[in-house]
Amino acid sequence: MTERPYHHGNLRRALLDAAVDVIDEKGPAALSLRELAGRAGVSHGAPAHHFGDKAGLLTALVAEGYELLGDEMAAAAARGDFLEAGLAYVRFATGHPAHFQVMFEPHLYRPDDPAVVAARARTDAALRGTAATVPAAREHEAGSVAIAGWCLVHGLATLWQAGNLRTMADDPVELAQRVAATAFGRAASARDGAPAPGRGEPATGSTVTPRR
Amino acid sequence: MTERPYHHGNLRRALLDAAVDVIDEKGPAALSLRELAGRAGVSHGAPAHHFGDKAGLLTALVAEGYELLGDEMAAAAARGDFLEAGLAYVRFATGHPAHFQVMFEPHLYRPDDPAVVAARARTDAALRGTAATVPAAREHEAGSVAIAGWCLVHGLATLWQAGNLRTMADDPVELAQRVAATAFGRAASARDGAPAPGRGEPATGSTVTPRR
DNA sequence: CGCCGAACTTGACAGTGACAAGTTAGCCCG
DNA sequence: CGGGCTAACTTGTCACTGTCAAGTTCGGCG
Repeated sequence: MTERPYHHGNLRRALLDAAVDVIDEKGPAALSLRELAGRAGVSHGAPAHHFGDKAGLLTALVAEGYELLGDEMAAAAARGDFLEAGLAYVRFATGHPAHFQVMFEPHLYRPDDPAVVAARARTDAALRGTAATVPAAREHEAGSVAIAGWCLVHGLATLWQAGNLRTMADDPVELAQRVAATAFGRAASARDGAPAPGRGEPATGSTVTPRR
Repeated sequence: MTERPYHHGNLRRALLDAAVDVIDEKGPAALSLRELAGRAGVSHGAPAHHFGDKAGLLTALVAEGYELLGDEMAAAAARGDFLEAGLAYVRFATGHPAHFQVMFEPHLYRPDDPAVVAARARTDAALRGTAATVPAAREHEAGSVAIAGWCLVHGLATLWQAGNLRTMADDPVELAQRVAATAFGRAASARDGAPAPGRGEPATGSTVTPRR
């Protein structure tokens, strides 16, 4: 029975949080500004005041996502480990699936938004910084190592979210460690305890078949 | 001009083609059944007869996508080269961006559809088949090599489509060669006197055209 | 010729994004 | 204390969308 005041107080944040919930449940395509307004307890026109339009709301969400990712990547870069940065990437993707999903669908928001561009540049710098530390960067150019690592963890995170890797492992971060060890060899396995899984895996059925 | 008959004749195909065009232009979120009907010159209710609902249309599109991908992967598998299969994957993703994009957004369609499941299983078999040919499969488990390669090319294709790699190269397939060489090292090149990966000429080359 | 069913049309309804105009209330300045 | 300025939110409306139900056309088979 709490009387809701005319001014919500923190509607902007409430709408972003509600958007994350809805996207987690039903994907970005099913997002509705009116439903967000309803969840926040305000009228259907309220979101427009804070974000302009739907793309504006998603743009804010993406900027927030790049800032969160930049934080985790920067922390990993401070530890100076390229593998650790890649695992942080996977950890972000699985921990913030709604942000991650929208971030890589440029049609849904405005990629040229200043806040988005700035946050993305910061994340990019963290990635490139750690890439230079990997031994293989001597043979190949460091930029190529950064791209390769990015592709690997991004592909893993994306496939995991799409449900194509659920049969391969319980934890995506653990899977990322195995995959990184396979691709980059010992260069990436900083402290891998059990690298050779032997013949335990059945590998008979289809790896991509969703369970029913 | 030409009087359109009451029966379109090939409406199902026309709608799928129109869907590909719209998704290429504006992304899957902006897809409208009514617009597709308009492009095909039929009434707004016609699509429902062939696909049931929007998810049904996208399900058909995804099944078609997995069949196309399966064809290219199988051809690469016949050539027996793991690298070639990965390049075929990238070539498909960039050559059929609409199919590829929808295929990995399960919220948009019905992943349990029998046609989708069957086509996906076929693609998966081709991937696993070629993975066993790579020398590194001796050290690591063959399945792990397949997953690592899949993540790498999938991440590259996804990032390319999102526009995050456009500054790195002109051609995504060429970039894929460089990245594969960096990640898998000499292991990725075919065992026989294959030239240094990343500098060799693109093996097939001509089917990269994204335009129809 | 009759008619049956597939292919398509027509009409309706609820939900959605966007816009315009009105209303409330926090807050600063006098 | 109080007048008013402005951000925050409401209300109403319009075009568009997906989906359903019912009607219409037409090819082909008996």
